[in-house]
Amino acid sequence: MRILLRTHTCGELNKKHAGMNVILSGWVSRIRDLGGIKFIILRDRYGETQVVVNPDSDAYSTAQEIGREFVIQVEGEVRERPEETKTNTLTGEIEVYASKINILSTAEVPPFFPGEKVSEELRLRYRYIDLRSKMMKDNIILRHKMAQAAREFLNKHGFLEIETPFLTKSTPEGARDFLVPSRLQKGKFYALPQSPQLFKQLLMISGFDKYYQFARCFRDEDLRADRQPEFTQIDIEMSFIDEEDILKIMEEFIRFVYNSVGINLPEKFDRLTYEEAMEKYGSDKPDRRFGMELLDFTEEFIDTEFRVVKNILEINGSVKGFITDIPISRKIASEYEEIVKKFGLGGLLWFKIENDKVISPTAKFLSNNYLKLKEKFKLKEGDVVLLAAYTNRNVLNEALGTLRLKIGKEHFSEKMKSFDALWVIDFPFLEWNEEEQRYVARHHPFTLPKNLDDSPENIKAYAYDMILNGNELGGGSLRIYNEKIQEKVFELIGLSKTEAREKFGFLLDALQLGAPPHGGIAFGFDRMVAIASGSDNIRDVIAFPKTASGVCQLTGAPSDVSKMQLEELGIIINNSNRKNQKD
RNA sequence: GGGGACGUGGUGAAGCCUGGUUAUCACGCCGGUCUGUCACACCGGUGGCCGCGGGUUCAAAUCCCGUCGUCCCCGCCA
Repeated sequence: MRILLRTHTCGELNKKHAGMNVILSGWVSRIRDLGGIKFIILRDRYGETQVVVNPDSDAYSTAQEIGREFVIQVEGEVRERPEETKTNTLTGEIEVYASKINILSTAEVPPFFPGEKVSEELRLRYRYIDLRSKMMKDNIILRHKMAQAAREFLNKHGFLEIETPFLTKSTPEGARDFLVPSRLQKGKFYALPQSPQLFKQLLMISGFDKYYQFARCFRDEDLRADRQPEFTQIDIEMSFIDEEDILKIMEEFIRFVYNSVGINLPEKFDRLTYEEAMEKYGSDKPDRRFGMELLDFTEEFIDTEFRVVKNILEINGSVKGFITDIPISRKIASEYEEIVKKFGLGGLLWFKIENDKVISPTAKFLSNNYLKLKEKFKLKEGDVVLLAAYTNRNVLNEALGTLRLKIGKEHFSEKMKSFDALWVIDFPFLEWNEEEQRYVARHHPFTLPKNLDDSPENIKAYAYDMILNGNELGGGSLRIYNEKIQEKVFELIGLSKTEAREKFGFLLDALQLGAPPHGGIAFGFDRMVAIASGSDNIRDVIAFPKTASGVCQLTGAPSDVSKMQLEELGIIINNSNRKNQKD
């Protein structure tokens, strides 16, 4: 006969079930032993239910043996709690009077209990315990809901979910590849995909004009709080569309996905060009939630006699800054100054309005200029202006943008609770790589340029990023669908014909065999969920993440492999390079 | 590759600057009392070669060097 392990879950019973005989199964979250009567808090994925064990119950002797995190089965009657002992939790109006308890599985005393405040290292080593906590459980469920909403939207709009290979070809450009040695072709390697970029383009050329995939991507680069060596992208591509089509539907898509978990994003996402974003926020992923736009003060300083500023303006430099109302002092300002100095700026100027007067350590040199600013921007009591001068405008923007963001995080955490979504468009097509002394594709080399015949530094791309709360949620582009243009782009980034053939020959062939105009986007799904969950660490929305050094604390990967495995692959390890040598 | 922070019973922290007692506190765990708790309460108890290696010193958790691990940041991540 089939053994019934549960009739209900620990999250669903309420006073409507009173009088019913039920079976619950789950983990023992807490035991409160009052000497006679015992209370056991039983937990499963759905919630927690209080079990009452009376001394006269048949369950009592078993209950004596139970420890926390045991897996037990409880049979008993649902009763409404005495009025004064009701709580306002989900199942707080009832309890289950145990008539029988069955220990399904015992448990050692765990290194920590679910939800206990312990180091992340320990949580990762015993991830299955950590995942029992409410916070982690909620995050995993949130992730599921968002994934389902994404699929629902895309399916409804005619997208096909298609898988692409994990074992694929190493490509130049972009991140370092994870390599997988081939046994059948000794000495050769597959690469794990950094993204399914080329495959999704090939799918367009195959005629699947709307595609998506929850694609695992692999990049062998150093990690951060928001970066894992393997991560999930919602990868999307469409044919016969222009930039406007994509922005429009993807905006709708993101709104739908966030809406499914109760977060309402604006009806229309603003669009900033890359240049505007850099000028106003000093970042290509601006967080606009706390204002403080960068302003151009050059004009107000054009006549200054203050040496450092004057020198910079004489060689076509700029003065920029922003207005805020934070507390400021020499000490704070010098801390801020350190930030901009890292970008190469000479220093940071500041003044504040106090008793309608301009107060600043540099007032005796610059009070006229400060007064002009006070006039022009109608500065009021308590306003603080931080500003700097520098020759290179881009660097000036970035430095002030970094400072702006730091101040925002320090002083405007309330405002940081809202949501702001926008597009950044018109990215530069190329980027100068100092190290390699060549231009590299800023997005990737398959991006369609807008004005290819312009001088390299002026070429713009049909490329767009979606920004949510200062995070790059996703980015994409229209793609080149013409072999001639593709070849020209390879040339621009210094990829020789032979090299291009060798690395991307299959794409160049495909582009000659009927390629439709197409483009797409990819969203960083882990980041999407992290933002929705309110966490600033994507590890908290990944069931089994790796540490900052790429180690899986749970399994111990990466690990040594046997001599035989290496021999089969034709691989010899150079032991002098090894870390952590044990043998 | 570089910079910073941290590493003390099962867990979280204090002690370290200014070297010297039996390494402190809370939680957990074990035992006891307790029949309406909900972080049960109260009483008693258990448990640490202070990450590892080396050095300085009469003496090192404490100072110095190295190393390993974790976290954060820069570089890197089309």
